[in-house]
Amino acid sequence: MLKPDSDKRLLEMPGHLIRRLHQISFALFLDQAKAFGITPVQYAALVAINSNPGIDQTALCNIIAFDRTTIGGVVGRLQRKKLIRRVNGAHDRRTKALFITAAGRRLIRDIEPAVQSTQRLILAPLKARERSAFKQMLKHLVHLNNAHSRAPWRPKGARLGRT
Amino acid sequence: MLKPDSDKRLLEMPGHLIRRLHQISFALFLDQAKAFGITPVQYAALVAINSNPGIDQTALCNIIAFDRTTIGGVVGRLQRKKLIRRVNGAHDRRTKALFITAAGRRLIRDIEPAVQSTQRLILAPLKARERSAFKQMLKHLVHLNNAHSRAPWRPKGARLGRT
DNA sequence: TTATAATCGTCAGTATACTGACGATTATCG
DNA sequence: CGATAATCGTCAGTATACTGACGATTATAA
Repeated sequence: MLKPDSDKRLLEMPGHLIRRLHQISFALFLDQAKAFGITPVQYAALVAINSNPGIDQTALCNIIAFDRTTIGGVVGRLQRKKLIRRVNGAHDRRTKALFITAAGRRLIRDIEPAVQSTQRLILAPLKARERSAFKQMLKHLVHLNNAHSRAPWRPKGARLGRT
Repeated sequence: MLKPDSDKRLLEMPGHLIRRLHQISFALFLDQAKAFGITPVQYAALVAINSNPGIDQTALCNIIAFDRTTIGGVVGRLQRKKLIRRVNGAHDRRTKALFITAAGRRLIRDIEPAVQSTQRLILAPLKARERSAFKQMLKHLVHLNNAHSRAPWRPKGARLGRT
């Protein structure tokens, strides 16, 4: 015996709403930054490489909370667009060291307004006071649930090990 | 000239945090419901089909805000697991009508505790008062930004058309 | 130092998500 | 009615994300 609209409960579940908000946020970024032909994921990697020249792929994953398997494709695409360089690690021959290029730095500089307007648009439906509360809670949720994702954030010096 | 930690700004951007929260939410669901071998996306589709017997794929997309291209694979997997049936539309031969099976109804019933605990775990880091505020804001953000995703929610009777 | 463990990047396989396009079918308009 | 437009499901192509595994390499322990 089922009510015709018992899926209403589903539509208000945090998990479902978070999925939709993620899709909206991703689409807004692509739209705002469409002149630059880059995804939010690629942008995050590029910024982190810019701030940490010579970083290897796994350390990059720990900073921006990516999966180690996914990052290969992401940096490959950044390399194909000549936004970064990838060279074999000098000290540790297992690693690949990542460096931003001049074109990459230019992109980071030029895309900044689009990145800012994206963040603004995402939270535009909220009032100013709600916005900061929401951002605070988002940060809190992510940090305290960190360990639940396969790609948890890790402090800069941390080594991988059984959690 | 770049500060060594200028990626800190990136890590606090709503877009970045939303991406991470989505990954956490997805992983928590898979973990809580691992005995049932189903994803949050498949669960959402199954619940909506249960509430709307005979619905076609595009109408299903409008309810749960999926992409029309993605839903084919999702319902295909549900069909492979014998949780739904897919039959050619009687009135409109372009469509496929979706029906839940007895096994699908059993799964919805049995998985309920896992679904509830998932929602609880996602918001667990927040205090009770923050939780309801966060849920309220999530709903608000998704509803008002609805049009920005390729897969916007649409009221039950709505037709597709140029937006 | 040598055996063992851990780590790095990657691969194959699966799932979600979107763009742009298509044939088949249905709806609409002149 | 007949021409045109819209819609349905799908396809190929691309991108993100994860599981489990692997060879190569490095770190650790006996």
